[in-house]
Amino acid sequence: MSQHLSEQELLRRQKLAELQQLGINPYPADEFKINVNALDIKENYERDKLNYKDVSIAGRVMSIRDMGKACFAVIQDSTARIQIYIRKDDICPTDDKTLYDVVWKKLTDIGDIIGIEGYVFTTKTGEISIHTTSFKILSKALKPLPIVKTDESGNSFDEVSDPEFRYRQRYVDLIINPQVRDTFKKRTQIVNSIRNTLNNAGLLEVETPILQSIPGGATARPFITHHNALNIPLYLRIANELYLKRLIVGGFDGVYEFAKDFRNEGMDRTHNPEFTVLEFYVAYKDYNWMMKFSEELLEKVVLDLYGKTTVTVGDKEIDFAAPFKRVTMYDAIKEHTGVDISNLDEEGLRKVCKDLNIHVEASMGKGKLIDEIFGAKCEGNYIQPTFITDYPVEMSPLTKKHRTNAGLVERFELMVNGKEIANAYSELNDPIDQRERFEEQLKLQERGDDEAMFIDHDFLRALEYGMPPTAGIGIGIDRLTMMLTNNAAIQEVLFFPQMRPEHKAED
RNA sequence: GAUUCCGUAGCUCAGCAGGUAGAGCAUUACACUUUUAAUGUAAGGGUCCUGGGUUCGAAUCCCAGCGGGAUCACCA
Repeated sequence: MSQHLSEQELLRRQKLAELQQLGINPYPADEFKINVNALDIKENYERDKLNYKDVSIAGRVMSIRDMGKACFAVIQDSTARIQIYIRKDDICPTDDKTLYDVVWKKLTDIGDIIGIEGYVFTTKTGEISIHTTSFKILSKALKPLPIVKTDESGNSFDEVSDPEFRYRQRYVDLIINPQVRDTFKKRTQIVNSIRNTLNNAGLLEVETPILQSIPGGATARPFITHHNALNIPLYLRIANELYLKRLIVGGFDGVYEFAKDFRNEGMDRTHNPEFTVLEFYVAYKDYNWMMKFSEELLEKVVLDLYGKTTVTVGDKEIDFAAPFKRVTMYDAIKEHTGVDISNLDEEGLRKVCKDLNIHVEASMGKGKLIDEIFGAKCEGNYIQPTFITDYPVEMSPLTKKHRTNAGLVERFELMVNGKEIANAYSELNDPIDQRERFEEQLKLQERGDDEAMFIDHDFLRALEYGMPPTAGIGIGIDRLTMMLTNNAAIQEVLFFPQMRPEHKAED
């Protein structure tokens, strides 16, 4: 089995051997003590110069400009890039010039990770740099790093833009494209901000099963796996709703989980087979409370991220300042189609869909038909954050019936930039009603709807012990992150999006 | 799943009326002790995605496959 190596890869292996011949371990085990990072130097050196006379820093070599007896190089650590200056006589004060002439100039490449000691200074062109007094190879790179160059006005050259390359080799993408790293830092900031708000509100972060024998809490096709010892099929969860509600039954007032969910459906730029949803449930509240809480939560997230409530998404400016607009689903459909569907039966709805040129399936029930109309004609119009409220009962089998409007449930979805990013309701806690709703789902299943929910008898048993009135919500973290970082593809906010396997010829 | 575009050096790309491949950066060598897309001179580097077909001859034309992007369908 031989690996096909390019000229550059062969050369780097030769350099590796030469280092070893010189008695240098290219992958040393000992700790390299760091006392500063690149960002710290860049931000604080000018006003605190005395503090940067003896720095020790490590990073990856990103570029080298060789001036003969001196070199400029740029290294990158986790915080920033910084220029280093290496002069032959400074790192080789004696007659032995091997360290500079051989180890540095011949055997160190772009992509290698080095540790240096030195002092910070400003070059005559005004760039804060580190004057190196000693350097050490900490890890030799055997593959050449794609070089992205940027000129003074910020134009980049040879930027690696091939999505396949970037997603499959995200580690390279992260090294060479700083804006990618920034997106993922923002993702973590978003999650941290939400977590802080929920913790401050007294909610408890919990973990619930990913492997479930009945995949519940949503309508979607699941992944199926098998447990060998129990010899039973298990499903990867499509939602964690039913487990979080069991915990509300158990006496917690508020619980939340950032849950990886899995759905065995198509993939595109807004769908990955595994994705993250925040769900949280609060006892003794209703969906009106949840609207208020969630709009404040999102306003806070945006404020924490950008210090203001507005975000640029594509060519649009979106303002997350609370309160958000509230529109009922029937009003939304009336406004965008001119049709009042509030009193139509299934046949009537089918006719409306036909008139509006909306594709429907025979298996679709009343709720699904209304959802199709909303999706086709209304959804895209809500750019600024808007709560769409009061959904038909047929499409919300886990939601409490509306307190005043028959046929509706107390549910809202939050639409931003024409897309749904949250789904919430007053949770159905009437066990008799819940059982009937599950049975309705069973009928849909018999009509051929392969996404209809299964009956979860243990969940019904839990409700029969009594669940307090509860408000619950699910927020798509990937989609929220896409929006708040102005990315159009979910693959841009997942470190390792699902890809078809690379087939490798075995030789 | 459907339609459509794409796959050439480590990276970004050119090459296509069919004649066994080019540029810039990167790499190698030399010069240069504050440069910054450093510069100058020279050199090396390719199963042109894979497999078939047409042809005297295919990176180029045709077919199939693999991978990716975009649009659509389903969904969060």
